[in-house]
Formats: sequence, structure tokens, C-alpha cells
Amino acid sequence: MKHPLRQHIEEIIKLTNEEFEFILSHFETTTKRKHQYILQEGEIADKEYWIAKGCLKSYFFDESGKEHILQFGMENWWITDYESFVKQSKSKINIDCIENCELLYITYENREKLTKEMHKMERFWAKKSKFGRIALQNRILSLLKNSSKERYELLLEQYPKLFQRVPKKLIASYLGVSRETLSRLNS
Amino acid sequence: MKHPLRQHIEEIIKLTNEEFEFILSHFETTTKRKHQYILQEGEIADKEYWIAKGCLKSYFFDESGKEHILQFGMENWWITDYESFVKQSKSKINIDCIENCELLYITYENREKLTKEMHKMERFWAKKSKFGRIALQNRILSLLKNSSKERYELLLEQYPKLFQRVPKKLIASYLGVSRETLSRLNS
DNA sequence: ATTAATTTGTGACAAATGTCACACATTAAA
DNA sequence: TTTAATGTGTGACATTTGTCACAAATTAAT
Repeated sequence: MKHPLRQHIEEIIKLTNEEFEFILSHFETTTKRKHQYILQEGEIADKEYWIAKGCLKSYFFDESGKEHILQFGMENWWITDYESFVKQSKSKINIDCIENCELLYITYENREKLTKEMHKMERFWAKKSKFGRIALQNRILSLLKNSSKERYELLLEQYPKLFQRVPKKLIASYLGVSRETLSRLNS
Repeated sequence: MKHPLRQHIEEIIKLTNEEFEFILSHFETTTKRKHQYILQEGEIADKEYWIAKGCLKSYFFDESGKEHILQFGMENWWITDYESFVKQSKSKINIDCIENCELLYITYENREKLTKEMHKMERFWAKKSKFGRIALQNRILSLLKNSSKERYELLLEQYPKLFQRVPKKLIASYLGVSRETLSRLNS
């Protein structure tokens, strides 16, 4: 039984046992409980997390104090503030656990080291970055062309599990509508 | 006087004369007139364009036939359908010139070749990809947290030139509001 | 110069969405 | 088990935005 992180990476590049062990040696493990945070506004995101188990949200507050959800994270997803991590600049966002979580993380330094030591991993992350960008582009497309109701239905279709794990008011925030509007979309 | 493409690339990585000539040999030049297209829905984006001069839009139509603008392109920007180019899949979008344009382009094959032949260019495009992703993330942030009026003012602030070159109805489409609403935002 | 096409602004009204208030259900904490 | 906190649905109403219609202004084409 392969390590789930290895399975995840091997969806993109094949690895020998030694290569995977070498990669894994650059990661650390941590567990967090529901409501605990892994990144706070103003900090520099010096770690990128791979979610072994659990569910998280990345979010920020606007001037009026309203919460907006940028991303959810579940098993096999990566999560960090990408902008802060890449630029090593102060983060505008927060990341909290919405369930108890088991996480693997790699620090910025270790990731830099690993990409230099192992060209395969540079390719892995380049590909991840490409696909991440495509996903964001499609979210913008959807925000432009789809109504709230359509966005709701598309999300429900694509991530049915999310709806059993995450309060609807967070879903509303992710979709960019008020919780009352979301509540009325079903009818 | 350095070639403008060289200046552009050297904002990220330094090049020798030979290196730049080598890079340039992978590109071709083309000119297009206003209203001409460089990519149509259903085609595979097999080229990535660097805009030497002119202005373009990438856009798509929703079911009701409404046009939505995904991106504008101006001097020193790159433009293609990123998803189609990366996956070499059928494009959902169109790209048209909204002014006469001078363009340099690199084909998918040449770009693959060049990244393999020259690791510097792999790093260049990886960085481009990262920053492109950050820009998209910030656009989503803005769509979630800012009102139409705020988005309008932010765009005006960031790209004042755009407003002298591009009809306002296209700006409206980019911002995700009707042209009538945009027209009323000033008051 | 004339004609045609495109762009822009504005009024009137409909539709969608947000806000506030409150009741009730569900979950977490003591 | 009791209490507190959180989440959800719904009514009433205000606000925002979209749609349709039309006229004026601007730009492009002949």
C-alpha cells in the first residue's frame, strides 16, 4: 500500500521508492483541531500544506467585516496562501480548519531545495501551478457567466461531499451570495 | 537598443546576446488588423502570442448569446487560451484584435522544445505561470469582495490606458456588469 | 460628404439579491 | 442534562442590477 502522498504525486510523475522517501524527508506532519488556524492575515505563508485528512477554508474579511471564502481544502488537496508563499510577502488571508485535520507540510526553503535537487519535482509543481491556474480561470468564467443558482448547482455536482461537511453559510460565501439568498435558491 | 521581447524576458531572467537570439529563433512574427481573430472557439490553441503592439480581447459567449470578456491584452502581455494551450484541448474561447496588432508567437511544439533546451526558459515560464495565477486569484478576490463600482474604479486606477483604447461596453463585460449599469456608475 | 454601423446615455420597469428581524433546529460546551 | 453557541429558513422591505426601448453622439465605410 503506497503512501497517499506518493499516490497523489504519481498521478503526475512516476517515482522510485528512493525518490519518494527523499521527497518525504522534506515534509513534516502535523495535526490540527477544528477551529484551529494554520495561517493568519499578516503572516508570511512559509509552508504549503497537503491535506491527508480533514477540511479547511481559506478566507478573508472585507472592510465591512464580511467573510469571503476563497478556497476549501479537502483530502489530497494542497492549501496555502499561494501569493504569500510564492512572493514570501505578508498574507491577506486566513486559513482555518473546519474539521480536525491531519496535514503534511513543506516549508518554502525545503521546497526550493527540493526543486533544485530534483528536477522531477520542479516539473510536478510547474504542472500543479498550471492546473491551479486553469481552475481559477474557470472559476472566473463561472462567476461571469453563471447565475448564483447555476453556480450553486455546478458546485453541488462537482463536490457533493462538500455539502455534507461544510455549513451552507460557508458555501454561500464561496459562491459570493448571502446565506439567505442561497437558502432560497432551492425553492 | 534591446529588442522589446528581450527587455520583457530580462525582467525575470538575464540573457546573453546568444541566448536571446536562440530564444527568438523559436518565435515567428505576424500582423493582424482590427477585428481579425487569432483563436476561435473549437480550435486548439497551438500558439502563445506576445503582444508587441496593439490590443486584443479573449472572450466567450454564454447560452443566451451574451459576450463575456476574460482578458484584455496589450503591449508586453502574453495572450492565448491558457487551458487549451496547456492541455492541447479544444478551446472554449475566442481571441480577437480590437486594434491593429503586431504579434510574436511561439508554437506549442517550439515552446516545449525551448523549455527542454534551455532551463532558464522553463524557469521563466514557471514564474510567469505563478504570477498569472496570482493575478487570477486577485481577480476572484475582487469579484467576491468589491461592488461593481469599486471594481470599475480599481480597473480605472490600474489600467487607465485601457479606457482610452477600449469601448466601455467591453469594460462592462470584463467587470461582469451590463453596459447600462456601468454607464450609470459614474453618477 | 453621405450613409451605415457602433457606442453611449437614460428612462421605466422587472428581477435578483442584500439586509434586518425573528423563530426554530442542530450542535457543542459545561 | 442543561445551557450556550451556531446554523438554517423565511417574511418584509430596500437596494442593486438587468432588460428593453429609444435617441443622440461618435466612428467607420462607401
